[in-house]
Amino acid sequence: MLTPIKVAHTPEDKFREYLASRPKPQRFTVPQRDLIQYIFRQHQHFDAEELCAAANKEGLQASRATIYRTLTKLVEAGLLRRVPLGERVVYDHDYGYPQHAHLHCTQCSKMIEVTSNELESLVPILAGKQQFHASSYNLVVRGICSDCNRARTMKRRLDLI
Amino acid sequence: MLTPIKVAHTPEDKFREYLASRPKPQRFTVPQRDLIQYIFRQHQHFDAEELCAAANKEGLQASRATIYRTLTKLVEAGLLRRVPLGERVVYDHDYGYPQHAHLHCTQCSKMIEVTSNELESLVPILAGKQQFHASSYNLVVRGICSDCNRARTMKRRLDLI
DNA sequence: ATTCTTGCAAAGCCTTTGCAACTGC
DNA sequence: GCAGTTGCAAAGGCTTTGCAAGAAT
Repeated sequence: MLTPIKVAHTPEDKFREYLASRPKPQRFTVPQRDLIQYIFRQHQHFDAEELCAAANKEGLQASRATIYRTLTKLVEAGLLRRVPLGERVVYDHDYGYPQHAHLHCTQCSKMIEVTSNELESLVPILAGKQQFHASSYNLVVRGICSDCNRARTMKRRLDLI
Repeated sequence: MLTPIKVAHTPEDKFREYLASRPKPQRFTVPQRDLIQYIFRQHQHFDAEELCAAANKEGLQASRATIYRTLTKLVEAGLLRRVPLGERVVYDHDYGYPQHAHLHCTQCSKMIEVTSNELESLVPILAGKQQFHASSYNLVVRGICSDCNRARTMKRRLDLI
């Protein structure tokens, strides 16, 4: 579980700033507010479909089209990060949480988030060797999580009996 | 540019082995041979659509459906790796080349491949801290490549005049 | 008042699939 | 000859978009 980092503004404030700072200022609407509040009340990844489903259940005012349009803006605003994760594209909090890598279990699909200072410092070095200026990174490690590993070991033991 | 590593078999041989090793042995067909030969003659990433286009132009015997089906098998066989890269999914040689990270320029979309021993050893450590057993990783670094950087610097200089 | 946003439904894009014909083993 | 593969075209997901109505500034 990641520890939130201190931020100067609420996500909503940051989004309003972003909207205001556009060449053609954009408007802050009720559906957008509902979505931001809902998204940042949770602390987990989600994909667009899950958000649509949740929006229905929670009675948020936001159609599917608006959800897709708002997600795009939230990414541009630096509040969310798009993470292409195997087959799905998930959205990750990019504001209020440290940058992190993902351990993706190929067995149970669980995702574990990990932070790493080593990785944090290694990325700019890798990039620098090619005169590349890194702005963000996305590391997905595929493998087997501890639970599934344990299950497999158990099964192997049973098989031997 | 990555240096190929020595491999004991041709990609075609490795694929035949894979097919033969299946619980229900699968068949090696002309379209599959054509595709493998074409893919491993190149040394670059590609997506399914590019391969379809190339197949047409080169007169390979393989329909769109067969291309998708064969790509899936090549991934399962360990010959190709699926890399979700921003909007696209590209395929990467996973046989005959070292595992590598991708530097993805957000300006010109160029992709630079880099290998790193540090990364190679860091990934299992990160994973191990969560009792996670890593089998492969995928690091995409987004940023600005040296060419685009130079272009931006030039432009900035001009702006100052 | 103006301009941006919304919701709907239609269209788009990429990928998968059912089925009859075909082919490797 | 049997079982797996192909090609076609249709269907499937997910996402984007055109447009008229509605809302923010």
